[in-house]
This record gives sequence, structure tokens and C-alpha cells, in this order.
Amino acid sequence: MPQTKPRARNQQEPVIVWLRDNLRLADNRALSAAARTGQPVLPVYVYDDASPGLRPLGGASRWWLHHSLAALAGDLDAAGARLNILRGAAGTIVPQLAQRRGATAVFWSRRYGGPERAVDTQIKTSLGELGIGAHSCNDLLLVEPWEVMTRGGEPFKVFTPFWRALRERGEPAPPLPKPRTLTAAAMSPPDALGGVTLDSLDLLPMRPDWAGGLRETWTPGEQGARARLTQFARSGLDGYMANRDRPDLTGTSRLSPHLHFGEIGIREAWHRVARASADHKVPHADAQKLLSELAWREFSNHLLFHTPDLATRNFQPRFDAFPWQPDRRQVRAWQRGRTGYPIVDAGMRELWHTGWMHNRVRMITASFLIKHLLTDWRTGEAWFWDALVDADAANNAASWQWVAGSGADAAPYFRVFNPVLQGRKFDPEGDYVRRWVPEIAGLPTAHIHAPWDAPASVLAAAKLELGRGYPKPIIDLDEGRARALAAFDTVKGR
DNA sequence: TTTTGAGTTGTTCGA
DNA sequence: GTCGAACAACTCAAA
Repeated sequence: MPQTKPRARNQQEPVIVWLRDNLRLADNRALSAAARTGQPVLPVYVYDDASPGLRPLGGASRWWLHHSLAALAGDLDAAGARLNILRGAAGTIVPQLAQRRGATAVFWSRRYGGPERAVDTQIKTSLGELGIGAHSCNDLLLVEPWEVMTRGGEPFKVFTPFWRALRERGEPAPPLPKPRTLTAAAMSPPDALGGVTLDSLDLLPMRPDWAGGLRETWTPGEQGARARLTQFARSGLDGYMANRDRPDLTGTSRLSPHLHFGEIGIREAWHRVARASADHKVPHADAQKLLSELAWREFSNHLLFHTPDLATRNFQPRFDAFPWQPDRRQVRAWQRGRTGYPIVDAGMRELWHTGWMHNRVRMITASFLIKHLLTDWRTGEAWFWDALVDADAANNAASWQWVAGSGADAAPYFRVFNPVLQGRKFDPEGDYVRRWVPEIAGLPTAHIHAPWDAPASVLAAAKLELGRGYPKPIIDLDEGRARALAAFDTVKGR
């Protein structure tokens, strides 16, 4: 470690903290470790659109990143440091910056995707050759993907034993506080050493500016994240188990984008929920359910780490022969929220407007695309990647494969969600549908999830003409289901 | 090595 | 209207 070397360090020699998926000051091990050296700290974010293999960010993620970086820069500013933004291939830029600034070490938090790991490994080597320290830590997960394995030393493929093994490790480490003192490294102008301004990254949509719904819905940044967690712990956690399936209520935590960008630490989230349960402020079962959802995030990262091509290849190879029959017009209708199935359309429009979709509705819309429209899950995965503010390589891929039946511990193929039954069950008053599909809002609740079944008089009273104001169903549910089951028959038992 | 119990989220059909 | 079975076996993980 640099600070243990006998020779006294030149006070001007900085250390770099390279912030990536941990855009926060509290519970940030990389930042805290950098601060503990006592040397000036140079915080850096690298917008890497040049390294081979890295998946370009989707549109909604770019919007979020812009605001998250702006918030982080403000928070660092208040702590006496300045965020330096660089653009380009991290493998070149990071060692170069460290060398030119005379940094003695670089600190970062680990990433678990294949291309990201390749970049990080290369940088570790380059820094080593330059005699610069490289210190990685875990700021993303409760447990490293290689620390929880089966007794046979294999990665888990089933969630429940994984979750059991995770629990057997006991409480996760407590969250760290914000570093108390940050000695800022001497500033340099933004254009020195390849630095760029946030605006020059061009992350925000301009023509057209479609981000209005995102702005109304979200507050990116550490403060927004903590406010969301506090709000949820106070009023959402009690009853979570029952309410989490209801898209018409605010029943879920809505922490996913904040967790994805690391604006709040997973350890802080875990302990807040566990403490609320231990203090009997919320029912044990509600807290456990939320913790198990956090464990699904861990499981997805476990899968991605051990299966780096999770987003592009079927986890179960027998699905490689699956006879997909996508129809471009139908896929387009799905994307636009014009399938004629209200709960599906409501979900797709919520996604388009807010960059987020309720979890239950994600399953319904995904099942509809994959099974009723017989469209490869990768098509849906790509659409969500572009549209979700919480788009996450591990969660997105694992979840799409789960619905398709091609994934780990996946839903059985014969489980085909019926959008009408799902709508009636989880949006019983139709409030969610009315909110996002206003053209059918005048329908009575009895017909809100199946407008085509409404008598002509009811349609007229609701001022609705199917095929004009709102589409007729683009596919028959029974036929779609039968076609899906027949298609699955061809890969069954392979 | 073999055995055993179990596996996020559903729908349909027929008694 | 309600309820259990069928749907498809298969693989995982641990004993």
C-alpha cells in the first residue's frame, strides 16, 4: 500500500478514485480508501464509448447518467473536490492520466460484465507496469459472484439455494459513512489531460426532447436516491409483499435506477430494510421479501459473472433451435403500446414516458412479446435496454431469459401470461390502464381489460371506436398461446 | 455415487 | 363457482 512505504510522500502526489457504477460519496469503499491515504484525491469518471465490446448506453440511461454525474459533481464540490470527466477508451486514458498527474494509485469498484472485466484487467496490468498502485473493491454487490458457490464448487443455477447460501454468510458489512475529509487534488482546467465537460458528452436528448416524463418522475443523484429509500422504508415497506404486485399502487421501492448507478449503496439499502424489520417497524415477511428482491439482483450478477454472454446467448442451449416467428408490424405495435391489450399497452407507454415499468407489468409485456408474438427475447431485451433508466446488463438479460424459459431457474415454458386475467387480478379497478391508456379511460371497470368484449352500447358511451381510437387486438390470445406451446414442443427435451 | 426433494411471479380444463 | 390436476419432465443441490 502506498501509505505504508517508508519514504515520505510528496504532498502533491495524488491518488485517483475512478468512479463507475458507484456514483455516491457514502458507503463508497473506493472513495474512502482513496481518502484514507491522506493524499490529494482526484475523482474521475470515464465516459467510455471507445473500448471494444462495451455495450453503448441506451437513451434513457444516458439521460440518467447526465443528471447523476451533475449531482455527483455537486456533491464532490461541496466536499472540496472536483469531478474530472474524461472520454475515450479507459484502457488508455486511465493509466495515461495517472502517469501524467503523478498519481501513486488508482482506486475503483469492481464490475462483473465480461467486456468491463477485460478493460479493468488490462488497466491493472498497465498500472502495474508503471509502478502505480491499482486497488479494486466491491461497491456493487452484497457478495462477490465467486464467493457463493455450491458445495461442488459450481456457480448456482437455482435462486433458492443461492439465496440460502447468501443468508448463511450472515449480515453484510455495514455501510461506510461519507469520508470526513477529502483533500482535493489541485485542479486543472477541464480540457487539460483530455478532460471534457459534462455537456460535451451530449447525453441529453435535444431534438426532440423526449425526457419530460423522466424529469417529472425521477431525481437522479445520491440525495434523490436516499430520499427514495427513506420514503420507501417509512411508508412502502409495510405491506410490500401484497402491494408489490399492484401497478396501480406505489407498491414497489423504485430504487432500481438508483441502485444501478450506485447512487445508493446496496449495503445501505440492505441494512435500512433489515433494521426496520428488527425494530418491528414493519412485518418480518415484508422486509424479507424486499431483501429477497435484492438477492435476485445478486443472483443476476452471479449469473452474468459466470456466463458473460448472458445477454446474447440462451442460457439453456436447447433454445438455440427455437422457431421464432417475429412480425415486424406486431413488434412495432408492442413497442408503441398499440397491441390492443390494455395492460400490455399501459406498460409499454409507462416505459416510454417514465423510463421505468412496474415489475409485474414487465413480466406481462415480456411474456406477450415472447410467447404470443413469438419474438426472440433478445428483441425485447434490446428495447428495454434502450428505454429503461434502470437498464442493467445483469438484471435485464437474466429477467428476459427467465420469462422466455431459456434462463436459469426459469419460468416453465407452458406458463403463458394471459394479459386479461393478469390485468383483472393486479389492476382490479383499471386505474393503471386508465392512467396510461387514456383513450379507453371511459370504459367501465368490467370492460377495461378487454375492450373488444364490450357491447356496442358500452363502447359508444365511452366514445370509443375500436380500430380507430384504440386498436383491435393484434393477435388472438388462444391462437397465440397454442402457437407458442407448439413452438416450445419443437425444442422440448433437446 | 446415488438418492431425494424441490424448483419467484400461471392458465386451462374438467370434475 | 370452486378446486385440483395437468402442463414436461428435467436439473439442481445437498445429503
